[in-house]
Amino acid sequence: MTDRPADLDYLSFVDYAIGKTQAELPATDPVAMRLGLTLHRLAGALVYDWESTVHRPRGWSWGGFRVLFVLWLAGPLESRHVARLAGMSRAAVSALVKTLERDGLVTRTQVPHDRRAVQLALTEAGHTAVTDAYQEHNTREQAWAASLTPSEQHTLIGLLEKLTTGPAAAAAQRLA
Amino acid sequence: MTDRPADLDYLSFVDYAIGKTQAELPATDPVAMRLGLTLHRLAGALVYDWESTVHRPRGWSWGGFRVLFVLWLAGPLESRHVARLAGMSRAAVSALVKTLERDGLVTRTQVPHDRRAVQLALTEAGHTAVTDAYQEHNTREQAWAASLTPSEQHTLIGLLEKLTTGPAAAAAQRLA
DNA sequence: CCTTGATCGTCAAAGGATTGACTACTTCGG
DNA sequence: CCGAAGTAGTCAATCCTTTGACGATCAAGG
Repeated sequence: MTDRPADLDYLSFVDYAIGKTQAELPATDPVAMRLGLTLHRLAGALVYDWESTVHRPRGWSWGGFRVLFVLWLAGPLESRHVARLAGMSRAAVSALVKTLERDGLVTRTQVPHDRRAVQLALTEAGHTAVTDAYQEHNTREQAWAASLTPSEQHTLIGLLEKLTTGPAAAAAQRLA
Repeated sequence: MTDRPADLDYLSFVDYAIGKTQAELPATDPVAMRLGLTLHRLAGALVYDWESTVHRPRGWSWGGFRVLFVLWLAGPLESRHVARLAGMSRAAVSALVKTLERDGLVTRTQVPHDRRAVQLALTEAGHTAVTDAYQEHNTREQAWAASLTPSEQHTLIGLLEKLTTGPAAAAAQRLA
């Protein structure tokens, strides 16, 4: 607590914030607070790293990559399924696909038995591009994961999945 | 792998995606891949929960709350320090504060020895509002954390902080 | 002193993403 | 067979945030 607030960096800010909150709002749970702050911060740093080193240089937005990634792995899909799996709105998919189609990475075709639906699929060029991009994306993921031992990595994944499948997550169904 | 892609939900998509990627790109690290996917997904669900249950109902954006939160805990601060601690650009702080000042939650004053700088501080109303909001925000954090035992919570925080302070994080210094 | 370089906050432009409305289509009950 | 209700994708409007540029200001060296 000897730091003046202006001198704090983000990590010491978390400690400082938890201390002050305990003093002012004793009803808060400092462990849950630290969990929320740290998790949010780490995820932001991860996405920023992916976006700035892998995807922006290829002219893709983070959302654009997510669409390509889902189509790459889950094969040709109707637009609404892409939205669900990528965690975005149907309107966002619609807008992103407009660009991806113009760039020759994705095709839009009619589905046989439902004239409302649109089937999205990667083109050959799209497949090649996303394969190459994910290769590099995963290299960055490995660089992050390397801070932990294999055993720690396993433990961390287990805990994150436990949170993801817990009751709080079920109550907050994001864009589903 | 018996599921057809269209039937996948997000969790089974992760399993499916990892299996397919291993087949197509053997050089990928499946553990790092699962870590990245799960961490990103969980953080998105968390922020969505906070924003939709606590902050949007109060008329605040997620960014607006982050500015108030930093000012609440780190006292009066110059604009650039708020940007750094809240993890956003100086321009974003400038824009958000315009609204917060109009709503009577934040004041902008000159700092004595530097006529360029602007000191930001919470008003009485701002202090009350953010205290009340964070109370509820932390209640949501507690609901999430309750999926884990205290020991698991401690372990998870330790692993997240290890990632946050590791070399990969140092290389990707987000917005400053 | 004064000039060069850096820093502060703001603005304009651009891109992303959400919500809500709308049209087209499908489905289901009577 | 028909009408009501629900669903798919798109568009318009709105908001948020980043980048790059700018004028104002500060700091340091000659």
